[in-house]
Amino acid sequence: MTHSRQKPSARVGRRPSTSKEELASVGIELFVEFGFDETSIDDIAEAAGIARRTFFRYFPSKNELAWGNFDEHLAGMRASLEAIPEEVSLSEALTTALHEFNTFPDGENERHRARMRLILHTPALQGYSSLMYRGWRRVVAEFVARRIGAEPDDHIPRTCGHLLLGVALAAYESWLDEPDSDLHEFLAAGMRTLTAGLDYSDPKSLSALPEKAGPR
Amino acid sequence: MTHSRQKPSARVGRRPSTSKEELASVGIELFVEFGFDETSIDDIAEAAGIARRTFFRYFPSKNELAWGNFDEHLAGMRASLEAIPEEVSLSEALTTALHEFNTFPDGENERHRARMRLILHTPALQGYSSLMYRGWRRVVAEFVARRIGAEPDDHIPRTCGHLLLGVALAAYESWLDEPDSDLHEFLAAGMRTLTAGLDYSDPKSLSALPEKAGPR
DNA sequence: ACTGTAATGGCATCGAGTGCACAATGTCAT
DNA sequence: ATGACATTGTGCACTCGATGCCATTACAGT
Repeated sequence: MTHSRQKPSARVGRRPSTSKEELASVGIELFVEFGFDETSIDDIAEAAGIARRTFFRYFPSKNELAWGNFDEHLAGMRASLEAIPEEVSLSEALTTALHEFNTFPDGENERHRARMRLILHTPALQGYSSLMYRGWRRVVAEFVARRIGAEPDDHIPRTCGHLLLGVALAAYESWLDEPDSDLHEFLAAGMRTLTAGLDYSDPKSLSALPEKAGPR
Repeated sequence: MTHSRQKPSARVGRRPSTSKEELASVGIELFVEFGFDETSIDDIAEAAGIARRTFFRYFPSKNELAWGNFDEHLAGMRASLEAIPEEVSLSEALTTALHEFNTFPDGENERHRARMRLILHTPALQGYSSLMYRGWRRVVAEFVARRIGAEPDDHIPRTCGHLLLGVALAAYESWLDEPDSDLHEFLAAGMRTLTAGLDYSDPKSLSALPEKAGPR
C-alpha cells in the first residue's frame, strides 16, 4: 500500500469512444455543409456515433465546437510574446506576435478559412466568440502592462488589447471577403493604419506600401 | 370608397397593453436585481402583467431587452458624423462623434451605467452585443470611406471601425471598473493612445495629460 | 348589434442544456 | 477468473428560450 506507485498506468477505466478533435471535425463538417442553426446536436451525435448526452461530455455547448483548441493556441501566443526581447519596440513586438498567432501549417489553410468563415458569419457563434476575444485581449494587455510598467487592468494596456483585436478582426473580415487574398497582408495593413495613428495625409500611401514597410 | 380618407384614425383595434420601453424597464430592473440568467421570461412577463407569449411580440429575444433603442441612437451618430465639416481631420471628427454618441442626459447616468454593466458583464449579452457593434462599426466605416474615397467594405475603413470600437469598449470597461470615474476621460485617453499610434516614447505622457487635452 | 382590425394569450412543439442514476468497459490486485 | 475500482457512455426527466398556429379579446367605425 505505502509502496511507491511506479506505474499509475495512465490508462485505467473505459476508453473514450471518440476524441474532442474527432468530434469537432465531424461537427464542423456538418456546419459547413448544412449551416450552424440547421445542424442539431442530435445530428452531430449521430454522425459521430455517440449519444446526444455524450456530446455534452466532450463539449459544454454547441458553440464551443467551432473554436476547438483555442486555449492552447492562445497559450502559444503568450509564450511567443514572452520570448520577444526588450529591445524590440512595442508595436513591432505586437505586430510580430499577431502574425505568428495567425500562422498555420500550409495544409490547414483551407480548413482554417472554412472555420473562420463559419465563426465570423454565424450570429450565434459571433456572440460566443466575444468570450474568446476576451482571453486574447487579456494576453495582449498583460504584455503591454509589463512593457510600460502597469497593470493588465489599467486603461492603456486594456485599450491596446482592444486595438490589436480590432486589427485582427478587420483583417479576417477582409480576408474572408476576398477569395484569393492573403491574411497576413491585411494584418500588416491594419497594423500600419494603427501605428499611423488613424490620421494620415495621404491614405493611399498606407495601403500601397510595399510589404514590411512598417515603422522602424 | 375612392373618397379621400381624411382620418385613417391612427387608433383602430385593441390597444397595446404595454410598450417596449415599459417592458424593457421592468426587465432590466429584474436583471439587475436577480441576474440575467436567473430571470426567466415568465418572470418578466408576470412582472409586466402580460402573457409569456406576448413578450415575444415586443422583443424577439430575451437578449434584445438590454439594448433598448440602440438603432435609433445609432442613427443619431450617423447624422452627427454627417454634420461634421470637411475641414475637421479624420481623427478629430471621430473623436467628436465618439464623445457625442456616449453623452446622455444627466438623469440617465446611473441608469446607463447599470445597463452597460449588465451588458458587458453578462456572457449571454456580451455575445449578443457583437451584433450591435457590427452596425456601429459600419457607421464609422461609411464615414471613413467617404472621407478617404473608398468603399465601406474596404480594408482601411473597416479597420477604423474596429479600432474606434476598441477605444469605446476599453473605455467602458475601465469606466465600469472604477466607481466614480468619468467615461469621457477614458474615451479621450483611448483616442490619444490610438492617435499616438500605439507606440510612444513616454507612455506616462499619455495617461497624465490634463483632462480634455484632446485635439481641438 | 355587426364587422374589420389589431393586439393578447393559450397550446403544442422544437432544440439547447443539465442533473441523476445506471450501464458498459477498462485496469489492477488477489 | 473474480471482485474492486475507475472512467466513460447513455437514457430519462426536466427547465428554459423560442416559434408557429389559432382562438380570444378589445376597440373603432358603420
